[in-house]
Amino acid sequence: MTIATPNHNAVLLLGDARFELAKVASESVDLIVTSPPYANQRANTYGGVKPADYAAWFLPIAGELQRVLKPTGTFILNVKEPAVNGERHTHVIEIILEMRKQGWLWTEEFVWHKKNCYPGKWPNRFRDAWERLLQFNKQRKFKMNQQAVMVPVGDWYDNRMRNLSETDRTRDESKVGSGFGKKVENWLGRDMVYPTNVLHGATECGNRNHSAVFPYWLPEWFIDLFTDPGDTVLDPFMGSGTTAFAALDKGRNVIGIEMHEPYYNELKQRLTQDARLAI
Amino acid sequence: MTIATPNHNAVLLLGDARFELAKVASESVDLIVTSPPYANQRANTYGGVKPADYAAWFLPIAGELQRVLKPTGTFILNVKEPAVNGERHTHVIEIILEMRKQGWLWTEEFVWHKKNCYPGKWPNRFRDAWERLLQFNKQRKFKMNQQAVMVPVGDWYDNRMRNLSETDRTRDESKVGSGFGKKVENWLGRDMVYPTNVLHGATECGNRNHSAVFPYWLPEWFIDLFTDPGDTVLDPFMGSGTTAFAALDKGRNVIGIEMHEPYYNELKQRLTQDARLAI
DNA sequence: TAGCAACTTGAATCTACCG
DNA sequence: CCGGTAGATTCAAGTTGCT
Repeated sequence: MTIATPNHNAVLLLGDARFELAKVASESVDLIVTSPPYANQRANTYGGVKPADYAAWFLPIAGELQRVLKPTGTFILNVKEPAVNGERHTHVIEIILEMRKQGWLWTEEFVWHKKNCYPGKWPNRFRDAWERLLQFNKQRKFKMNQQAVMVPVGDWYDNRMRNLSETDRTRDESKVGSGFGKKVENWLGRDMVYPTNVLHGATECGNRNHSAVFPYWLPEWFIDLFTDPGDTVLDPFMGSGTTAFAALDKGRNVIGIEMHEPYYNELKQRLTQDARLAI
Repeated sequence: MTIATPNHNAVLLLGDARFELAKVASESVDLIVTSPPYANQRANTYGGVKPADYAAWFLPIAGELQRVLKPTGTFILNVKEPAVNGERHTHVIEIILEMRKQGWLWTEEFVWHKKNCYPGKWPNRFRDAWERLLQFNKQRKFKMNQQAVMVPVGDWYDNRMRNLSETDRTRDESKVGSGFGKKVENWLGRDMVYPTNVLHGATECGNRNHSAVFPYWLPEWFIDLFTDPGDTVLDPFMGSGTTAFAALDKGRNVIGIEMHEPYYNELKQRLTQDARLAI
């Protein structure tokens, strides 16, 4: 199903990502952001791929994703391995190694620190408060709009910049160090800095019908960072459609795949009715 | 060299961990906390193992560590892979897979969020603000004193790490004798909760002679969690000795190995003179 | 003794250049 | 073309010293 507007359009595909991806043109996608059904999770709705089978299930999909991604595009994979028999399962790190054999570059691993992680107590482990956000690329050079996600500078700025000391201007000459002082004067008037590879944010626990815990700000952040308006964003496991709505809000085109028919129908309904599409 | 006191003792070994570990009795260690020289780092003092050679260098040591650890003991490995040719290097995740073949259980992966990470700007990457704290065990059942690291409800947890800086600790010790215990007492009326597997804290950057990147609160936290007083803590890569001092402060015995002779000599000096040993 | 202000340094990583 | 090194870039702590 396609929903078109003057500024952007959404393509929704009902079915298994493994097969539906064949309908997507090669090198047509600028960004893939997805949170696949975790191993052993969501067994009710997705049939719960077992941890031992996870890599074999995911790798053919990763191959298709590589085909549809533009050379300058980026693939963000949100995943976390469960604890099985007292151990963290190794299927995620095995996927990294196998995807590199497919030709992917493992560019970076962001950490999502979940500030309101799931409660619970176990004798041999604490609550799991982080997930991986694996970044893969096809080339070393890819599109990245760093200034789009800058954040306010920390408190150190106020103290440091109030009075520029003499050593701030001469640090580079007097010391062998990093030379930060040489450029401190350039900081006058700056109030934004670049973020790090650790993202802090809560999960959205208020979602009514969906078990998807992908918070809106997460795909939004990567869409700002890795795409321009008019680019195309793909989510092969849409779930509640968080990535799709974030992309449309940002004026990007969307391709979304969902195999669970009730989810698909509700997404179609919401997208059609959504005021943002202004059909 | 051995320094003995009524309550605890420290054994310092000068040499390469690969060979010095042979002098340590089998199943004699309750906790291993260490931060080995990272690939391509500290080339001046440690010879700078290349990323591609890192696994081959580390795995024999991991085998020895498995021998000396008690069945109920824990091994905490602090490590982070560098970016090489635009990619995160895979040697760390390969080590996880290889250590499992040695018989280790990969129980958990903690994240250390470094709040004051190294500055810098690059076209394809943000600043690296986290490191891995890999937990390995020999058995599914191991010693874990969860209540020893409980924290009050609320955001005091973040401040706790800040309060454990060197000056704050010595200030408290001079007044009370056990500054940390005193602090905890102040919060006894409040509700306490267990922490998560994400640790927040800065690196210690003000140190004069040593680039002690291992902040004191980090080994201290794991010593509280995984050992009792009188237990033995091993650090095969002592460096500035942070783990050793934290263990002695906590009334644990220490076995430490250091191959860089100037570091070893200074450590011996500091341990002998340290007031905490009361020789 | 609390608070402010100056000062210092860090497991980084990219590109360019040289042999 | 491969390997090594130098130069450029950039935050957010902790630490010290003074009022």
